[in-house]
Formats: sequence, C-alpha cells, structure tokens
Amino acid sequence: MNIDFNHNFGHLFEDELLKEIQKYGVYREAEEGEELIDIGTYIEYMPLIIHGAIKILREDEQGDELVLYFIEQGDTCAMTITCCLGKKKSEIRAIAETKAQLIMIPIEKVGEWMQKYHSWQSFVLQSYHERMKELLEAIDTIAFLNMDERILKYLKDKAVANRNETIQVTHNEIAQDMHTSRVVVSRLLKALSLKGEISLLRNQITVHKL
Amino acid sequence: MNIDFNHNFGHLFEDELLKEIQKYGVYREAEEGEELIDIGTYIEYMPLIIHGAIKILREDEQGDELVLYFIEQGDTCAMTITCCLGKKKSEIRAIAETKAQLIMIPIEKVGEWMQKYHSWQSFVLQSYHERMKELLEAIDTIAFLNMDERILKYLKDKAVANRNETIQVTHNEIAQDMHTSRVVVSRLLKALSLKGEISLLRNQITVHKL
DNA sequence: GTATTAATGTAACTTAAGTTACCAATAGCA
DNA sequence: TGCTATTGGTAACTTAAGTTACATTAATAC
Repeated sequence: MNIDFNHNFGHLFEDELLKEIQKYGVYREAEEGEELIDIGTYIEYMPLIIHGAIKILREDEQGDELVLYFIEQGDTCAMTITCCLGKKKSEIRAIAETKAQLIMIPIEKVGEWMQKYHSWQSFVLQSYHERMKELLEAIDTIAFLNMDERILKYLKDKAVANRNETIQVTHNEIAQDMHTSRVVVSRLLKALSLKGEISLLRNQITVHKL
Repeated sequence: MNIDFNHNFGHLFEDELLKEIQKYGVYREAEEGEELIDIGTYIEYMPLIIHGAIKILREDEQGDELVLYFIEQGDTCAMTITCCLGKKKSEIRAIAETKAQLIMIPIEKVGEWMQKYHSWQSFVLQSYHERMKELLEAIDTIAFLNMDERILKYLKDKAVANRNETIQVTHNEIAQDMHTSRVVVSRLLKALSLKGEISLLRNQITVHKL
C-alpha cells in the first residue's frame, strides 16, 4: 500500500481494516482542475485523499458557483457517505485543487465496515462532524463577513490547501469561486494589497500572515 | 411509551431497540422559546423530537444571530451526535419554536446502538444527511437569494414548523433571526404584502401559497 | 517584432441593504 | 380613561457591492 496512505490513515485504522482497504480500495490519480464529483450524479465510491487537495463547491439553478471549503490529505468527502449508503445524488461538486491521489472505497464496503470496525465508524462520524463544521464556517463567512474579509479568508484557505503562500490564480477565477464579479475582486484585492495583507502579480497572489 | 413516539419513530426501529429507548430514554418537555442547547456547551443527550418544532441558529462573535433551519417531530439534531460521541462542544444553539416533547438519549447509548442496531445506524446517518442538506440549503439561501426572497422563505419555513399558515411574530424578531435590521424587514414585508405573497397584521403574518 | 488574447485597472453609475431619526398606531395596564 | 411601552411606517441618507464601459498591460502565438 502507498506510503502516503499509511502516513495519513495508517494510525487511524486497525490492521485488519487496513488489509480490507488494500483489497477493495481502488487507487486513483486526478489532475489539477479535474472534476471528481458532479452535482446530481450517483456516487459509487467514497474517496480517501492520500495526497493533494480538493475544492468543494455548490451551484444554484443559474449555474452560479460558490466554493464551500477545501479538503486535504487525510480527509474524506463526508457528503459522499450517505449519498453512497442511501443511493442519493450528490449535493455538491468536487474539483481537484491540486494534483491528487485517492483511494476509492466501494459504497457497499463503507456501510459494512461501519458495523465491523469501530475505528471506521469513528472515522466516518468524525468526518461528518468536520464537514458539518466546515459548512457552518462557510455560513459564518457569507453571513457575517464583508466581501474583502471573505476574499482574504478564501486566499488563505487556498494557500493552505496548496501548501504555498503564493498561489496561481486570476481575479476572474476568484470572482467565480466567490459568486461575485471580477471588478469587485480587483477593487478589493487592491485594497488588501495596500493594507499589506497580500502582494499582487499577474496570475499570482502572495498571502502574508497565513 | 408515548403514542406520538410510536407514530414518529415506531416504524423506523426494531422492537428490541424500541425497548432500549423506552428503558434509557428520558422524556422531556420544553416550552416555546426555551433554550435546549447553547453554543459551547457539552452535550450529554441526543434529543428525538416526538412533538413540536425546534429552531437551530448560529451566532457570531458579536452575538449576532442567524437562524439556520427548523427541525420537526420525527427528527433529531444531528449536530449533537458527534458532539456526543467525540465529547465536543455544541456549534449551534437550539430553541424550542413551539411547545415540544422530546426523548433524550444518553450519549453512551447513541454509539453503542450504532453498532448493535442497523436501523439505528441508518437513522443516525440519514439524520446527518438531512441536516447536511439543510445546511446547504441555508447556504444557498444567504448566498443566492435577495433579502425579500430570504424573508419569504423564512416565513414559509416557520409556518410549516408551526403547522399554521398564520404565525405570531414581530418584524423585530424576524430581523434578529435573519441578521438584518427591523427597518429593512418592515420595508420588504410591505413589498411582499403588496405582491400578495403575505398578509400583515400587528404581531401576525399570514403566508399565502405555502 | 507584431498581432492577438487574457488579465488587470479604473471611472462612473446603479442597486440592495443598512442606518438614523422620528412619528403613528396599538396593546396592556394603572 | 389615560399613560406607557411596544410595534410598525416612512423619509432621507450612507455604504457595500454589483454593473457597464473602456483603457492598459502582459503573455502568447504567429
């Protein structure tokens, strides 16, 4: 089994479960920008991220997007779990933020292991709790913060997900992820750079004080 | 056991589990407006709602509130589940929207039954999924809707929770629940009534086309 | 190098929402 | 009945954010 897998998940699970993951899990790689899950599709696997980061976003009827949060290695996408178990359609879209390596667990195993392995049950419930907290944080952000604070938070989250305080991104991409307009983003980025929070270059932003 | 309990939960659980619930569950009543869970407190019981409705809300550092959603009889508060299992603090506040009757399940039983009873595991995971969907809907609402649409949705949700298309509420209460100001609420309520969506009386709003 | 495209800067304006201030209507109570 | 507190109405203004329009700059293709 992959060395990164053991690094991220090895200590969480008992040996027997690790063997089962090795047996039934399917290894997969994703390129940056690749769509892993689309809204409205049925999910057959639950992904465990062993390397890289994934961007989770929501879309309204008009196709306008809003990034909810980033998930990273050691995480899973909790939204997929009951989608799997209940054969429900996905409520969110998942896009590889960076090149990523995943282990895909077939849905039938997810429920089976919940009863069989206590460590797996804890992991699944813990994942739910983490994702719930992320959603609440997303709500706080859009409900209680101004657009400039939201942009700064987005940049910091993105920098953490990319493990680099300098990120490659255009103003237009930010505008799409935050469900606002490019002009507004440019205006507020300028203000943030004047306040010394960030440095701007074409296609590139460096976040200070991460 | 309470007749409403059997009506709402009886068909979900096997007999043996129902007996355990009867044995370990603690019956509780709550008056309208009573706080059931506060942010930052440790949770010892997971509530099953057998009658009434509960309002779930979020608060920022300044103490500004935002109502996330209402839960009703037959539901539980999924946020409490991992709070229980992981001995975490509550991320939300829960207030009885109406007079309510609850069965409080002690935390140690919640995890135990997850492994023991498949119907309980399904119920808990299903609850998580429902609450996750509610949070996503809350995000859609604040991210994609204008304030007038948000107010109308709030009124409809509240009417459903109260099982009455006429609700007793002041403009100021709405403003607090929606994290806006009373003047804005009055202005938009007037516009909604002119559009024929609602009827206004002092302390009372009737929602048409529920 | 020059043309083309993508990215960014910026002014000027519109709109939704928040704020302040004050008044009127109603309910509840002494 | 009249006083008081709560509730709601509304005008006038401010502010944050969204929009339109166009200019400038940097990257890339040719």
